[in-house]
Amino acid sequence: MASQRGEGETTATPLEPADRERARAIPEAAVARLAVYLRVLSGMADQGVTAVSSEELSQAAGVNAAKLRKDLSYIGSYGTRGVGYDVEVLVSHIERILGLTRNHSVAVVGIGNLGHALANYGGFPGRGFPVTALFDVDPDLIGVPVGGIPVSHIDDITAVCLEREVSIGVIATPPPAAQSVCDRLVSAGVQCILNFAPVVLQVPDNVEVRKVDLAVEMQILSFHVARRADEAAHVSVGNNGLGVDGMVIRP
Amino acid sequence: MASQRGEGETTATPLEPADRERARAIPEAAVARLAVYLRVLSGMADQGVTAVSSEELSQAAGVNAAKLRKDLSYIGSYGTRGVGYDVEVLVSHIERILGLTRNHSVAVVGIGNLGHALANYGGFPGRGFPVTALFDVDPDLIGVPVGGIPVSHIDDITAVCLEREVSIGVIATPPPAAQSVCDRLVSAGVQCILNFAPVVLQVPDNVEVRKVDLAVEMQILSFHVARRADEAAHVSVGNNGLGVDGMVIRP
DNA sequence: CCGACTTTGTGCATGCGTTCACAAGCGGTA
DNA sequence: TACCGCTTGTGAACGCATGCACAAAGTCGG
Repeated sequence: MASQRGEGETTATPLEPADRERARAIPEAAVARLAVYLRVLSGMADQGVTAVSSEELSQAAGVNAAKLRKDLSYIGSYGTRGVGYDVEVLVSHIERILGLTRNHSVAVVGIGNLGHALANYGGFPGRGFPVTALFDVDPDLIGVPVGGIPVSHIDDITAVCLEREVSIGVIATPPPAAQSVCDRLVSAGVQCILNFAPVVLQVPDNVEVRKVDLAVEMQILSFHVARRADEAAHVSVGNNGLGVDGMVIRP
Repeated sequence: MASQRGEGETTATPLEPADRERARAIPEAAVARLAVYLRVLSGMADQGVTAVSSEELSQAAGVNAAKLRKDLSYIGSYGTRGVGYDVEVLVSHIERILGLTRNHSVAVVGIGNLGHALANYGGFPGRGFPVTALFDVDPDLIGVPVGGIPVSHIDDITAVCLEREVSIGVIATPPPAAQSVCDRLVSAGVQCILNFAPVVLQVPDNVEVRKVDLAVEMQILSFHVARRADEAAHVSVGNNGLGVDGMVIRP
């Protein structure tokens, strides 16, 4: 990856003007898929695969081949017609577009069950996201190392975040604390937040929030269960008047 | 799946024919938002609020008011013009559409850090999703109760899932095990899967999978960090020739 | 060197989701 | 009862994303 342009290059790779325009134009949905392609490609590279066609890659990523090619075209033309894509080349270009050539220091707030799990994830999946700070309010936790990092008190959040240049904050607190934690992160200069608390966060425009909401996910699945069950019931009604699990459906 | 529950139904509410057609037509994106509205409404109900306008609710849920009204219109017309919506009425209708009047037994596979966190979540956020089975391969874990449920061996997955009428399977295993676990869940009749493993699962058409992918979420945030930083650099170039963190940008 | 075959990259059409804007409907008031 | 102000519900326009289908461009065999 990466790219030693200039002289004192460390981690960050500046984008060429052409890339910059492209990055602006990439649809959000495509960005999410690029991350998936990247993982699949990394797996392939580990197994010694050097070239791949859009057809193969799309199957492995679980998407339409045309969609995959369009997604890749957003970041440039790095394939060879008649052949396919070079795995390494693709990996490095996706990493560059996703900003993975730069390190993103992560802070986890709320060291409960979930916070523990996150802190122990070990440098976070797909490295490049070192967890450098942990916060909680529980006095018994302060100073205790979790996953190698000692827990700081939440009141120190601003100082610690600034000092360790935290660029991504992860909220894993109970719901009532989430908004207040969020506000503190924002005032500490954190502009990207991953929220696990089942709360709709209010943030200024310049802050990006993504939420992972278990309750919502479960309820979406529940919706599909219900829909399926109901369709089945609808079909079976007229046969025996009974739904899928013996439930009586009114005529 | 499923089956033999007797006659006198306990929890499930069958949908009226009109509702059934509606349920089919609700866009996936709207379903996700309905779950959010439900949570906000529940919170309001707990605080004694009995009526709410689309404007208030949409603000609390962080969406456009028009979108909220359209989302609600998918499930029927339960508002009063000139007044707003009755909180309780709305709650019960959303619950019905999302299938929350029925209980969804949940199985968690992979009792590592994340699995522990999930099992201890305590009946899962927004009750209605009792965790009734836990699975792992580690002999030291088998039989040990986590969050009140003893861990079963993964080889017993089919029998246990059938017996406990599991309708939602949660995969929290290491990546290499995920597909195999998924296959076993499917053959045990589980039709809805929530996947935390960073793997693209291959499933038959009749199975619904939702994935929660931390790496992808982080990378999407990373993309935004990079885009922001790059825009900032682009602006500052021409001023002092330096990017955001003192990085040299070529002229 | 040429022609056949393969696979990319993309213009275009289609469909879905979001947003706007307004008529319809309801409660309150005189 | 008739009017007025407020809020819902929704038709219609718009914009984004997906999928199709094909020309462009490359490789490989002869």
